[in-house]
Amino acid sequence: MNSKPVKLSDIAKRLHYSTVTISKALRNHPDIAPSTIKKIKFAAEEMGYTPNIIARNLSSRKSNTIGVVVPKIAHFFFGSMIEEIYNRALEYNYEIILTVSQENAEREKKHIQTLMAMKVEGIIISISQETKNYDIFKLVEARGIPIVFVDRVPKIDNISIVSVDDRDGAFRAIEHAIKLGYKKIAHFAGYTDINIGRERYQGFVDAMEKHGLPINPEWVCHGGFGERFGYDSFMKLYKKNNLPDLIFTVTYPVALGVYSAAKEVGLKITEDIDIICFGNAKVQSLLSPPISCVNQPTDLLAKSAMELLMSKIKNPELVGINNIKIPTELILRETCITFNKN
Amino acid sequence: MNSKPVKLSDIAKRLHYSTVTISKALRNHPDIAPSTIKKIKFAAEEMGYTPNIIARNLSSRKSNTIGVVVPKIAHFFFGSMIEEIYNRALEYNYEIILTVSQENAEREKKHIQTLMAMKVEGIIISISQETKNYDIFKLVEARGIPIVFVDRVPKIDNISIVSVDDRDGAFRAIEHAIKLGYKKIAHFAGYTDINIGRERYQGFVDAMEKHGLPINPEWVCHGGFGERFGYDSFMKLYKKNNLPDLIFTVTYPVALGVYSAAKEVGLKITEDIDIICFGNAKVQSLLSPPISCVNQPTDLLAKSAMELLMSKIKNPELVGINNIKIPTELILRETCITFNKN
DNA sequence: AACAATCACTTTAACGTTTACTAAACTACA
DNA sequence: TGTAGTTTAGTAAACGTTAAAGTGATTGTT
Repeated sequence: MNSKPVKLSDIAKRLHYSTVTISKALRNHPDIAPSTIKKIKFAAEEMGYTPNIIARNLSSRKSNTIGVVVPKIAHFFFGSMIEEIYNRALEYNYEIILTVSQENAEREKKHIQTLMAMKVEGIIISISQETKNYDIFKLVEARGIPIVFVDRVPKIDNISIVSVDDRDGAFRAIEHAIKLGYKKIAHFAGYTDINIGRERYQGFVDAMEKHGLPINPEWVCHGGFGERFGYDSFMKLYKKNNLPDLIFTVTYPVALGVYSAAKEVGLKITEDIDIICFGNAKVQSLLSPPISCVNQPTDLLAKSAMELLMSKIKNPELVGINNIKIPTELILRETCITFNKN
Repeated sequence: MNSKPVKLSDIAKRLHYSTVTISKALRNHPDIAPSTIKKIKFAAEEMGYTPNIIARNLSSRKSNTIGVVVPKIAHFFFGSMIEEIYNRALEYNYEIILTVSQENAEREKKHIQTLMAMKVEGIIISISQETKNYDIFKLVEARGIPIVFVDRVPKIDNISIVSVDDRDGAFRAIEHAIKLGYKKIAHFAGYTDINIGRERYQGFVDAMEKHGLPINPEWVCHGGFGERFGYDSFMKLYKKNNLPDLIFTVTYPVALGVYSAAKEVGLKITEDIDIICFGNAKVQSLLSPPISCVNQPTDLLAKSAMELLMSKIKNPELVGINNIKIPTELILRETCITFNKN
């Protein structure tokens, strides 16, 4: 065991060619005669040659690699988006370096630095919920490394963005509820200094204002995008005995938190308190009750992000479309489908 | 924009030191005087130096990187294991290259080759459900690259394995059911040519035999580890009008498939057909009804795998423990907790 | 005072490729 | 038959870093 890897020069020595000829042959370079290519490839295969990608990258000054930064992995939305990014990368013949910020701005920064140090050719990122300083993104741009922001994006001018039409999606969900008869509507909004929080909140406001409904500040909660936040916010309102008729949550995990909390205090979703959320997940239809939501097509998001990034990599000077909005879809299951309060 | 990255020689030129001095200083090499280190680091910071990891890896002959291969990402079990692996990697100061086989043996092989070409220092892998040829794993071993198999492992001698005690876990679930009074028990077993399928099936058999219950071959279904398989298997039995009282599924997604199918044909889980599964997920307690299961502690699995891999990397000659079994835990929620058939 | 050890740096070479340039041999064409 | 072009290969240099070996000055030891 521990057989040293075969390198180009080993093949060269064996076949009495120069190293460069071997290198070219294995890459089907037109410099080399077809018959020679065949011979060399055969020998390479036989000798178990595997290229040293590190050396190749250093020499060729390109890494064939793109970096991805996400806040979470064990989360349906990101999980499926990442999966789709990987699928696309395979088609483009690119490698992916995935990093996870764990919603931590410092980690995020460190990861981006590492990605730059690894000479990734581009970056796809969904920023953490606590990212406030955008200098690092500007540095990436300054270095000439294409970067595409997906879903969660910072507020910077002239950046490439792929996101869902958050405002419109939220608006449609709330308008749907209002038309059912809902008036006392809460919004668990997460953080509004990040676009998804801000836009979804705006959509909520749009709908309420359009229909002349007042917004109760106590019913607009802030704090995060995870279950914890949903659970806590619900409990806070519950303890104050100040529950609305409907809760619109900024993400799917927040809704799960509400489910847990409601279950814990013995309230029935739909009968006692209704809910609708932004974001979908495969298991949602199996929840009790299945939750209605605004669906964000993760595959489309990932696909568009990859395409946009690739076009930026191929022609760096070309700016073109840099703000892609993917439409959402209102999926009605068994929550927020009828209004049956007092 | 597009400012060229600063390199060691740039700093060297500016400070009138040799490149190597700069390199050593930035790595706190004892060769360099503390005052010099300070000066150099200051300049490096000021000039915005970021090391070229590719060059560093090539030169130092180590990549500080470990490769991970999983069948899926958007799956709670793998998602949380991966997340934990990333967390650990951060502690060990290693980078992770994550690849996804999508349950495809060919992709898996390709990914492993890429990882070797990228000179990862070790590999953590959970093999695909269709992997039958193990040559590539032997090649990895032959190359002297430490590899640790997690959860889904091939049948090869003398490999390092971290897994849950599948057989025992399944046994305990089934014995629990039998003690409740269940006799007509089906097992949706996935593929039994892979360990998790084989072992869980064995645990099922153990329990049935211990309690003198016959195993109905029609109730032992094979075919996969995903929702599709659960759905199809259920439907097959349903159409034959040959449903058991309890179904034990090999994974959590298979159970979800059963939920969907049962819901579709209007059967009530628990009342009409009961279920218990191997594998846990955060949302499971919010299912209707919350499903009882055999929990596999993903964090422990990931942690052990990383530790084992690291120890193999640090001392390659040392063999030591190479088959770690993590105990499971039976979590009883609202399925399979009473027997109420005829 | 002589020699060894230590300190703080420098020089040289290498990691395994690829890119850019060069060269020889053959081909085609007028 | 000479020249331009093509085909096929080789040579030299570079990518940015680190490992290993070397150097001169200072310090320590007996």
